[in-house]
Amino acid sequence: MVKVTEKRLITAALPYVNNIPHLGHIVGSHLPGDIFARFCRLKGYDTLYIGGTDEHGTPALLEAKKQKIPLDKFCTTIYKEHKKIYDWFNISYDNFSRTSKPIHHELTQEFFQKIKDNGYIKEAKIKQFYCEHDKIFLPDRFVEGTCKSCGYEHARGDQCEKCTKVLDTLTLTKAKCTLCSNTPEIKESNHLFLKYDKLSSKLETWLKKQTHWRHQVLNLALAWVKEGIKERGITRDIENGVKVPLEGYEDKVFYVWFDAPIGYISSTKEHTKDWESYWKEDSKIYHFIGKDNIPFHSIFWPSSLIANGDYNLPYNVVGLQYLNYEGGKFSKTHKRGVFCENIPKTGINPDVLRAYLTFVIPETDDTEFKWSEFESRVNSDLIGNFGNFINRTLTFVHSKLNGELVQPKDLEEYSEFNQQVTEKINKVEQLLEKAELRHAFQEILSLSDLGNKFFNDQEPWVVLKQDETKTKEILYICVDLCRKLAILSSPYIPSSSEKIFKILNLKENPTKESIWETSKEIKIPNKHKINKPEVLFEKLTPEFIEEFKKTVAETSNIKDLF
RNA sequence: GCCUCCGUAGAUUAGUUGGCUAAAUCGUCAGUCUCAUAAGCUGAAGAUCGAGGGUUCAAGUCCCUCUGGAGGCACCA
Repeated sequence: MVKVTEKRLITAALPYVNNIPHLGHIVGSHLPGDIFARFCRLKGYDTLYIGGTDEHGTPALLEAKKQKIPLDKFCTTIYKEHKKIYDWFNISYDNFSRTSKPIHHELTQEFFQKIKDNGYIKEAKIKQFYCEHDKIFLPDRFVEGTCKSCGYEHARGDQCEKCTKVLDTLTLTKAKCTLCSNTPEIKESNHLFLKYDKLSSKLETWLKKQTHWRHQVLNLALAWVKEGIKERGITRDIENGVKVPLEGYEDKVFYVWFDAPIGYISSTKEHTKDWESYWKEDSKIYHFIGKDNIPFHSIFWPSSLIANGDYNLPYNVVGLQYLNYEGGKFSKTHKRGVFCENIPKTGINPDVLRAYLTFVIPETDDTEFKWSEFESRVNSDLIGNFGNFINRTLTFVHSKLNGELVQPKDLEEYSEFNQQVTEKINKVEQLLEKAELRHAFQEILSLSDLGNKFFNDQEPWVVLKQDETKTKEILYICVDLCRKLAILSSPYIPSSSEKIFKILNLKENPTKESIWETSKEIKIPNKHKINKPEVLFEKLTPEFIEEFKKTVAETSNIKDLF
């Protein structure tokens, strides 16, 4: 019988190119996606982790104009900045693409054509403000005017912040373009709409089956469906985007939110010839996204997919909340936060940051980055507990036992301990399968806690005085736990995990596919000899944190990049 | 204005379909070992589970009101 490996396609939200990521962006999709993808590879699933930049839409266009730079050059520079940051964090994207690539444009057009052939597209005229001076149709938030109901003069777009009334932008009087302050005119043009009304019952049926999603995500999606989803425009009158392959639409492009998620597919297609097996055959698709993206990934994207009919729907939409900063929001203008582009300069070990960020992955609620917590979590949990267990074990073996181990003749003697370890490992696995990454990491740390207790109870430093072989047996058990810990923790702290394997003098790579199962066995060979240990993580001193804080509060303005 | 989610020890969180003295980690305090990055181990203090009311033999867990926070209310990325 041929064993069929389960396929898993994992995606992180496509970052938009009008800013440089801060820690909130990392912890809100790239890192959790990465941890999950790395775990899936270890488990032996046929895994792909896909991402890329979203380069379409009005904001990027305007930003490029403002900087007086050609759009493609602008996007390329920002793309490179993003890529550099994700690489530094060791985000293991199998492919990190761009929605500006031809492969994406072609695929989007094909994708659309199929939806049209299936009868889910209709055409209608809509009225919009057009700015003669800037030569663009203005999205609502670029229009300011007087609110009809309360007379507030600076009402923006579709909602008046004074009387909080939702309003039709076109009812604003004394409308002004927020870019140039000129008065825009109302123009009418044709647009394409996806017939959501026709799709919503199918969508609802599908959503109701997704009981394994987080409640917040599912409830939000169902609330939208309940309110009734109307037709939604999928085209725009701007120049930055995928051209609409239809007569009369030569000057229009697809709305960014229509083409962006198709970027997940095109990025897969760019990466492998076998792309269709991840999208059309038996596979599980996971989208890791921030909460602002939930409606798009749970409503509009699945609707597009249903309308198209060729592709799998997401298996899970993992919606994450936000990371705040010391009691407030991240703010570039107030220099409040941790911005990514200068982090490499601080010399911090990426794994240390990954580990702390894992503690604050906003899985169920908004969380907070706090400097005091950063220090104590790293120093006591990661280093004092986890790092120290590895270090005390390896140092002991190296300096007191000449690096040598002896497999216990009678493993029964340690069966109680080994059983506890195995239970923990199974628990970690269950949590990771559910993408409960933060909880799983805590269990991994409690496993090193178990190791520390074992070490203490066995008192190898006392045993050594009478029985060297017995000591080598005790340490054999400890070293094997180090090996297990390296495997389990490798999704979180991949470089450190590899370092542990090197010191353990093991040939395999703990980030290797299918190695997970070996964490459940006792695997160190008899008479194995380990290498000279070195410290995995440096402790964080108050001085280092002060310096770090200063460096990462700085973030360049987009214009400084050109 | 309407709707959804959240509010558990100083901090961060666990708490399955309501059921025994509400768990854990960090921090604090005390004791202790010494192989280890002054790390480890043991123990203690610390929560009327946001406030009030209700249903029930029994509620952190269900219902209502209030309060504080997060988000949605569609062409906004």
